[in-house]
Formats: sequence, structure tokens, C-alpha cells
Amino acid sequence: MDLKKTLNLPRTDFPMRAMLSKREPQIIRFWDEKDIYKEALKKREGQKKFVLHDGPPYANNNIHLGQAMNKVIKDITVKSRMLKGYYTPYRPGWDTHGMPIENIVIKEFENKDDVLAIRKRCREFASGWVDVQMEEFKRLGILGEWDNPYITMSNYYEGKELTILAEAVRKGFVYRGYMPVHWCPQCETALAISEIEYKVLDSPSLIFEMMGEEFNALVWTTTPWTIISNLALAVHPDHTYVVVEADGKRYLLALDLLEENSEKAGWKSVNVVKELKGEGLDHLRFKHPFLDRESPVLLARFVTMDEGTGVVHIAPGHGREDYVLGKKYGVDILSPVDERGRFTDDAPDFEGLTTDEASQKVVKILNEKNNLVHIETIEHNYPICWRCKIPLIFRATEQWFISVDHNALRDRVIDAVEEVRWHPSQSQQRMLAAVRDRPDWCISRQRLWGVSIPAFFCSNCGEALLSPEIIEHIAGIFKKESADAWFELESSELLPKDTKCKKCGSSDFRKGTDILDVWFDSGVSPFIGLEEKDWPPDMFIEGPDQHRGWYNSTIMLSMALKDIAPYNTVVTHGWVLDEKGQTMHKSLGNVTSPAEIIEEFGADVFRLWVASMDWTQDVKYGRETIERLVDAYRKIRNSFKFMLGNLFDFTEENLLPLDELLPLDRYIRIELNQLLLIVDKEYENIAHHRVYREVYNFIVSTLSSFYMDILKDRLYVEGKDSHKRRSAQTVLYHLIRSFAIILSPILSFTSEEVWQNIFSDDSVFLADFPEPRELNEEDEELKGKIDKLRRVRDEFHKVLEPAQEDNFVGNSLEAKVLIKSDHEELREFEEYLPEFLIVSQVELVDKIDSKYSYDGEYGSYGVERAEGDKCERCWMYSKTVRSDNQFPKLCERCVNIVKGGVFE
RNA sequence: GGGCCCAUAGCUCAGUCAGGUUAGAGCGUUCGCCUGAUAAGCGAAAGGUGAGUGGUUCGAAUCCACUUGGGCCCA
Repeated sequence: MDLKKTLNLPRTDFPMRAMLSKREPQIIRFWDEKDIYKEALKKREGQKKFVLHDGPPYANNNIHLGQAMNKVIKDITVKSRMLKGYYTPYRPGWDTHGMPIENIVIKEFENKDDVLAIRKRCREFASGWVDVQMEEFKRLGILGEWDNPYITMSNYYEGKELTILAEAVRKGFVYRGYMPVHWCPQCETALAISEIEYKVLDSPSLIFEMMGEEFNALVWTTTPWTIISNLALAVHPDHTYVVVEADGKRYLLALDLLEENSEKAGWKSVNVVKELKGEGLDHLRFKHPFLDRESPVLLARFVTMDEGTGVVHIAPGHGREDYVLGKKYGVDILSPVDERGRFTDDAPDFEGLTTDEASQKVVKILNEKNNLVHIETIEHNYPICWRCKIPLIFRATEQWFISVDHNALRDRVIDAVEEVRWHPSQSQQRMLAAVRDRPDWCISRQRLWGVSIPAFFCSNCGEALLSPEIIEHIAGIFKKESADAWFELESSELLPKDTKCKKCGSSDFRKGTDILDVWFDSGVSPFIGLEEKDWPPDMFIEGPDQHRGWYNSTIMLSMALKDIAPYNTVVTHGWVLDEKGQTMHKSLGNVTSPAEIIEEFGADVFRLWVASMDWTQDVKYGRETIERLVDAYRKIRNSFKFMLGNLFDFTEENLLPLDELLPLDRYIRIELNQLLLIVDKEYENIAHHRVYREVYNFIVSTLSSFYMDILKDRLYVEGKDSHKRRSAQTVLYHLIRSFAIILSPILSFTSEEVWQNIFSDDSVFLADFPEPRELNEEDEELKGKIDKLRRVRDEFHKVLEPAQEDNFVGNSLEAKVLIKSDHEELREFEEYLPEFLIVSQVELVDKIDSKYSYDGEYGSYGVERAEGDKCERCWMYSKTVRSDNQFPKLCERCVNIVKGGVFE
């Protein structure tokens, strides 16, 4: 007789070799074909909602690790809420307008004036990348409304975006203003931040004086030509300033910089006449060094004591901070420089000069007027043009703005930010700073690829026309024909009939050429990317750069227009760095793409990587980390396989009620219960790495090395339909069901594979999170007792180890264990102890006199050779072997099982 | 240059907010057992100047300051 046939060895076609890169695409196909996203939603229709609004990635490349991580975090979050019964729509989006695409595309064109052709190409380009990225995201196992994403360049979006602009105009937030921007005089264009490079250049450093009533201000600058546009001075309110008498004249400067400046000025005698805080200088006025004008002193915290004089020259037309400060104090903007970087007739003595020429002339004049205190050449980190590499200037131009302080918007946003739940919490501080510090929002860009600002200018008098009604009219056109209509149609075709200039009555208009800032594009996404019923969304999950970006643009618009924040909770994850903790850069060659990870290890391993880390901080991607996770994945997968293999003859009908389970099995159910409570809580906290850790540790420590190891005897050896075996299988059934579900947000593919292998043809995502049961007193008591026995088991291993090393015993079943202990649990569970320790015999004794012994905290232990002979079937040693004539090689237990059993 | 953040075993994390026994876990490593989870399973052991320096305290991984390395944003 083949004894193996009488055993219930595991049977399953669930392969240990996952071949994830082959298997996963099949599972995606299944989700697609069965439309699991919609099915899962339908199932939770009418339940409490959880709406995660997707921040749109930019469609100009393959996705990088950060984006892959971002989407997986979102997916885990959404799925975990879904399993808890929430109705969780998730509509992905794409950001498709803007400079990076335009810059790539425009290189293909000889004729840079063929705007429509360029835009058409931009559209194709973005569309191509949307398709690619969508496949990449789907490959990660992200569930969402992929057949209906929101795309910022769609006709609907472009049109709807304008209706939102119209609302902002109607509510008085939009104005036309004058603002300095980085300008390249060579290319004759404004430059965006990413088009600016920095280079160390020589530049003049001069100290000059401006006359005041009692004393002169000592002022420092490195750009003499901007003195022409000087309209103010700035001092730090909290720092100490001094008035000194030096060589017969009185000067104002910062105390900390006195020594340095005395030296530079070459003063022979210096006496401090007066000392005061910067704030005490507020509203003093000083005369311009060579123009008939006075400059007030303003207070500014950006003034530093690192260099200069502590009194800063302010030209609001030529500097960002200058501009913001000037705006705060209502100082004018003067920017008498044209597109080519030459002075205009607003600067009479300098008209026609380049900024360099003007600088020389300014120095000359200061010298002549005896106002130049010191001049030298220093090295300075200066912005240059990325294309032609010449130094940039700051030049004020007319732009459209959204006022941050209109209708107390900033204050209301700050209040709203304080109400929002920020995760991690320090994110709130950062957001508050970003809102407090931000200047008015410049929404216009002098670019081609975007949604045109439908402003018109009177051909007769130049008056700007941006009315809500006209914007809405044009929105209607865009919704039908896209924003390209702005370039295709004449202004007369775009404007409603009978539009007349309010100022001069003319009906002849030219179109504005500005497009909307892409932050406006994405800033309106909560209004456009979500269905009406899903507004307002609950959560945003993005990277840390969005504090000044999308978190900011969306809450600004949302508070301005709806007076409600576009999120209740904002989750921010860190950056993905290389294994040394450095940013990934193509030039450093340390870039890893999601595609190569998926190809080599599979999306589930990638998802496990995301889930395993505390991504509220920056995370590192390294070879060892991923290899450890491959190991973890195998352990999890193999544990699933073990459970599946031992449930081959088990169905729901075989389930035993809780009170009929053996003590150990009941104990594991209690442990599972505890785990479910923790997992539920940690998913709720979006602490995915804690979910992973708890679940993984449970699998390793409680299941694999403890429960499943012990269970093998019962599962394999006991009768197929025996109570002992069914009791174990009942728990395995609960375990595998629970694990498939609670791991499905993380290991979506593998959970689905397991689910379909045993439970149903439907998706695991249609199942509900297992409801943890309240523990009763009896449960708590049992848990306490078995916990203790586990300690005993650990201690026993300390003595088993040397016995095995000496080959005194091999397999632990070759051992008989002697235990001396006062703990009652040992007697109470005496009959289970051999199973529990996986040995053939256990004797509770008063004295241990074995060669192999160990004194532990819970008892003393000794290892002896097991008594009797080895049963050929169950491999346990027993004196009952040889007692049956028919089966002389079997023990009594096995004889009974074999005689009573029916075997295939 | 300014603001914010991070640093615990080879890896990923606990513990830090409310200072108090020999700083824990899992993986990996090494060694051993098993061969009825087998491209598996079980056990044991080794492994940490808590980034560094200084301070507060009877006592610091934990609180404070500075330094170093790294990250994000702004200039």
C-alpha cells in the first residue's frame, strides 16, 4: 500500500513561480473585460462617499518612479476605502498644455509663426503621451475610470475652464497689472522659471548715498542701471541700524555691517551718533541720487545682513521682491526698458541705451555728483537665458492677475487651510507659509500652447476688454471647437455682435495673445474633473512640491469661487531618491524606471515596495530593498499556496462554528481578529507601511513558522473529514479569505489570483473588508494561555537546537521533551503539547536530568530520544507501532484512520 | 542666500510628541535541522560609537544648540 495516498497532501495548481510580468497583464484584461471598476462602484452605490481627486500628471514622457508611486499610493488608499464599503469614484486626469511640450514641439518647426500647426502638433504630442502613460498606470494595477479620464486639452475642459475664468472675473478677482518678469533682451521674450539658468558672472558692486534730512542712507546694489528706477529703500524691521558720523557726514546703515562698510568707504573717523531698530526708520524719505524724486523707507524681512549696507535699493519694476514689497506699500512701478533691453523715453537721459551702457552712465553720474561711496567688481550668481546664455534683466510687463487679497481671499484660504487635515501634520505649516507669502497670481503667459485668455483690446484706444459675458460666449465656442478657435477665427467672429469699446465706442478690436498659466488649468480640475455629485472631493495625495503648486491653485480658486476648500484631507508623500539618498538625474545615471522594475519583478512587487515604506518622508529606491521585497512577496505567495493546497477538499459547507474549533484554531481566529482591527485602523490612517508590516509579520511569525508548521500533522495525517482536520481548515479558510481581501489594495494582482483560485470568478474587489468580531472574556483568557505556550515553545527551541546540531535528534519528531514548569497551562493543554511542539512525546516532570537541557523563564526543558518506533505514515514515534497485524508499520492513530478512510 | 524636513543594525521599519531596566521586529547574512509547503519549510547565532560635537538632567535615541550629509520649496 502506498501510504502517501492515505495522506491529505496539499493539492493546488497555484504556482509558486509567479511570472508576474506575464500573469499580471492577463489579470488586467480580466478587470477590463468584466469592467470591475464599474462593478465595484455599482456595488457600493448609495453608500457614504470617498472621493480622491487625481492630480493630473504632465503628459510629456514615460512615467517616472515618483509618478508610479503616487498613483499606487492613491490606488491603495482608494481600494482600502472601497473595501470598507465607501463609494469611491476615481477619475484619472492629465495636464496637457504648457511650455515643456511647446518647447519640444516648436523645434520641429521652421516657421515659428504657424501657431495653429504648432498647436496641432502639441495636441498630438500630448495625446500620444496620455495614451502611453495610461497604459503604464494601468499596468501598475490602478483601478479607475480609464475610459473617461479628464484631459485639460479636451474641448470640454478648455471651454469649461473659461466659464470658471468668467466667474472669477465676475467676482472681481481678475485685474490687469504690471509685473516684473525675467526677460531676455536677445530673444525678446519673458522666460519661465525652468528656462532660467544661473551662472557666476562678474558684476559691479557699488555703495552710493541718498540724501535725507538729517543723514544720508548708504545703499548697496549690483545693478547700477536699476537705480534709474529706484522708488524706495528697504530695511529689516528687527535689525539694529546706526547713524554714524564719518569724515564729517552722517550716514545710515546696519550696525552689523558698519565695520565692513567703514573699511570699504575708507572712513578715517567713525562715531555712532544714534542707534535704532529698523522699524523706527519707517516712512523716512531720501532723495534720489540724481533724479528729482524721493524714496520712502519700507520694512522688509527679506533684507539680510550678509552683505551690502542693510539698506536695500528697491526698484519695483526690476525685481520680484521689490515688486511684492512695492505692491504692499502702494509704491508705483517704473520700468523704462523696452523689449530689446533699451531704455525708453520714460528715462529721458538714458533713452536708447542698453542696460550695460546705462550702468556705466549711472556710475559716471554718481561719481560726478559725489554720491558714489565705493565700487568694486564681485562674482555673482546671475540668471542667464537658457537659449542664448546672455544675462537676463527684470522688466515689468502688463499681465493678468488674480488678486489674492480681493474679498479677503487670502485670510479665508488661511482659515480653510487650518480646517483641512494635513498628513503628515507639518505639511500644514508649509501650506500656511505658501499661502501667506504668495504674491498675486499672474495667470497670463506669453506662449502658444494653452487656453487663450479671451481678452480683446480696442484697436482705437487700446482699452482692454475682458468681460464675463464675452468669456462665456467664447467658452461656448471652445467647447465645440477647442481653444484653437481663438487662433482660427477673427476677433469679429469671436466677439458677440455689437460689442463696443466702453471707453471710446469703437467696435474694432484685436485679440489678446496671452494664454492661461497651466496652474490655472490644473487649478480648475476639481470643478471640471469631477462629476457634480462628487464635489467637493475628500482627498488629494501629491508630492511635496504641490504646496506652492496644485494644493495652492485649487484652494485659491475654490475659496474664491465656491467658498469651500477642495479637499478635507491632503496627504503628501516624499520624493523618490536613489539608494544613496540622492535625487535621480539622467546625468548621474542613477535613474530607475517603473517599467524596468515591473518587467523584472512585477507590478505587485513594486506595489509592495510602495506599501512597505513610510513615504511621508523621502524614500530610497535600491537594489537591496527591492530584493528583500521579492523575498517577502515569495513568502506571502507561498503562504497563500500552502493554504490553497490544504483547502482543496474544503468548501463553505465544511466550515465549523467558532465554538467547535480546537483551542489552537480558536486562538488563531482571535489573533486574526486583532490583526484585522489593526489593519483597519492603519488603512484608515493611510499608514500603509504599518499595514504591510503587521500583515507580513503575522504571516511570518504567527502563520508560517507557528500555525501552519504545527497544522501539517493534522491536515496531512488526520482523516479527511475528521473534526481535527476540518477545524484547522475552517481557520485556514477564514485566513486566506481575510488575507486576500486585506492585501488586495496592496497586492492587487496576487489577491485577485488567489480569489479566483478558491472563492469565485468574480473579483476580490467586490468583496467586503472582513468584519472583526468583538472579543469576549473567554477569548481573552484563551489568548493569554496560548500566548504563554508560545513562549514555552520558543524556549523549547533553545534546547532542541544543540540536540539537532549533535545529531542526537534530526527531525523534531525524533524527540521526546521533558518539561518542568509551574505554569498550569501546560497541564491544561497537555494533550496538545506534542502537536504544539511538533515532537512525538511530551512529559511533564519534576526533575530534568537530560544531556540536552535548558532553563528558561517559563520552565526547564530536556530533550530525549522519542520512545517507540517511527510510524511510516505520520512519522511520529510511538510504542503502538507494530501492534496491528494488518498495518504493522503504523501507529495506533494511523491504523484507525487508514482502516476507516476512503482513499483515491 | 532664506524657509521647511530627514538621519536608529546590510535593508525596511518600531520606539522620539509626554526623557528612566541589557535600543526591539521582520528580512538578509552565518551555522544547523528537515526533505510530505520543495525554484519550499523549521531553528539558532552574530550584527547597532542611535550621523557627529557640545549642552540641559541623577539619567538623553528621545529635550536644546551647532556641525556634517541628504531632500523639497523659494531667491
